[in-house]
Amino acid sequence: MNLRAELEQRVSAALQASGVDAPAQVAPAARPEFGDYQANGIMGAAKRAGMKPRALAEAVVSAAQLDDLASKVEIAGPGFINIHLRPDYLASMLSSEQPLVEPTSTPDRVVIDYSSVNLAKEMHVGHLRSTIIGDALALLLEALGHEVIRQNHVGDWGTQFGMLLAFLEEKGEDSEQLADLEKFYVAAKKRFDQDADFADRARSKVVLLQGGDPDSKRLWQRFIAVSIAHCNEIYQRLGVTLRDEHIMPESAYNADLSVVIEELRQQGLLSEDQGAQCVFLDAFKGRDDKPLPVIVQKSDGGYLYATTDLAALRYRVQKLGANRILVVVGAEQSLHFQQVFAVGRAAGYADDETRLEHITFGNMLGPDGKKFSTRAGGVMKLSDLLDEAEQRATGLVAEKNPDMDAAECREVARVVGLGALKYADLSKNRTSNYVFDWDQMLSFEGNTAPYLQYAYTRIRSLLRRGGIDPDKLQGQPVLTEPAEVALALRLARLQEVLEQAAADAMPSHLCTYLYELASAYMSFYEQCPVLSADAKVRDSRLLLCRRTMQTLKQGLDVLGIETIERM
RNA sequence: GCGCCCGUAGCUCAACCGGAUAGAGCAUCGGCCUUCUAAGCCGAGGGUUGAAGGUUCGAGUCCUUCCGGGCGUGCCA
Repeated sequence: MNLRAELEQRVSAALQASGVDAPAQVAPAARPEFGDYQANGIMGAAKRAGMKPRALAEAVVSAAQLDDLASKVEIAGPGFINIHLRPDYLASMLSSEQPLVEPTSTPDRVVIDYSSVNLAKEMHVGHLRSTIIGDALALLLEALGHEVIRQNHVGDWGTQFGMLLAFLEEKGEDSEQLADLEKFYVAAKKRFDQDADFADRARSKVVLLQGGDPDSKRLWQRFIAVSIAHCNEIYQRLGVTLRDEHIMPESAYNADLSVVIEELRQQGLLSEDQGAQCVFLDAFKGRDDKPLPVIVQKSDGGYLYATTDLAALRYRVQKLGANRILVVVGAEQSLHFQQVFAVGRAAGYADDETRLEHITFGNMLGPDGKKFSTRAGGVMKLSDLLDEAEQRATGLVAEKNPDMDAAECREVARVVGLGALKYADLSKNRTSNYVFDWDQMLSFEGNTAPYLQYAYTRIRSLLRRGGIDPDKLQGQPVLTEPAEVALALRLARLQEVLEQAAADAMPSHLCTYLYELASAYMSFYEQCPVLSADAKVRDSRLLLCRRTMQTLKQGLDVLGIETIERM
């Protein structure tokens, strides 16, 4: 159950009963002495209604039906309403009968466009955030019962492929150099820059390819296949759920591009400017307040990525039936997507009910605060980054567990290393840049994946030690100790946090919650002995342990982070 | 030039349509292992939220100006 939504609904109803139609604005209490939740909406509502805030608060408190879940409802300060929940109510929410997560009653069909790598090159650190954040959002929305359609909008078309094909032709299409796409690209680029004949061949190759020349197309498909195989390797290592069937390449829209142009023309949105086909919208002004065009067709007749993205938008709404579209792409392209969405709406590709969201994120920065790069200053390959995560984690795990056998040590290090890497990214507010710091993310202290994974293993260990089968535990806990109540409150909030994170497309909300939960469990663990307690207390605490275990697992699952039995 | 994002403790980050005394972790200092994993727990110090105005019962949050940083800005993606 979404506890906050329930309280919001009830207090808002009380406001209405008091003659004011306003949201209760229920939020978690700012301080423990304010209870568990507080309603902040009274002051504003009283102001608008010309009433005294305290008087309205009193009316609301007496009208509110909260007896079943609140032990105390009090007015504080200028007109806050503080709600103290009943421990037995919290306990009932954690009964073995209660599901961890309830599916939404109003499922969306959500298209999530993420990862979207350029197949001309090997995946590098720049692809990490889109891939990880997008996948977490997909898992999150699915966990809440929404229908998710993953779309990997890979770049497989465009001028650079001419260069690569010309180079591939030269090297022989089975060239073992394809094993390292990054080197292959760099070598081709070097050739392109240094040899004018080669550059001409590359350019004509693009024309041939786009004209449908069979040889060029075969070569192109060969290259694409190798590149996709590289991506799949990375996805598999990352534990990302993208598969071949989610790939919807730019080239798939080729046939739609002229249709989009024609439809824009029919809608009267198109105007020619300096030979290019443009859409001018009032919302976009450029220099000197002049209208800023969205160019959808170049003067030479070629199409641009705005055209492809419009075709993609059209496809996602018309063919895939999406009512919410999340495009997980870096913040630099903010203007581009504002334009695509605005033109798309103007063209009728998306109506007002269809949510179009550019899920922006900032850059990964190195410890120096500058753009993340290798020691040599180049772009770091994603595979190298993953290697380093595992390698660093292996050192730490071996150090902490000298007795662990090599195979388990390796597995623990893999789970911890990758978890740390993903969590470091997901736990930050995605909209700003963040400083990438190995020591911080692997420090095993603070808001990190290892801390959460450790909390989980502690529970597993406790259950093992007690010979407890968690599946057999029944009933609901009895909350008496403060640490038990604090833990229970956290546990009871899973649903509201998931829903909030999904609505905002912010995995970091879930991370913050999981950290607070793990922290509450650690305190509970220190203060409340479980296995040695009397039978009734022990059973109650075991239920809390199990619920915590399940909640941590569920939360980490949604983030795409694995758990282990011991570490 | 114009537009968007950002500026919070020494460092890395929080702060849910504007809500009460701005919170965590790291680092620093001090406690806690004969008891379920000390990769842990408990406590202390640390702030003019870049600056100055404004709006209001109330501003880190909204508005204006300025400073500093990042990213964009008609035919790359």
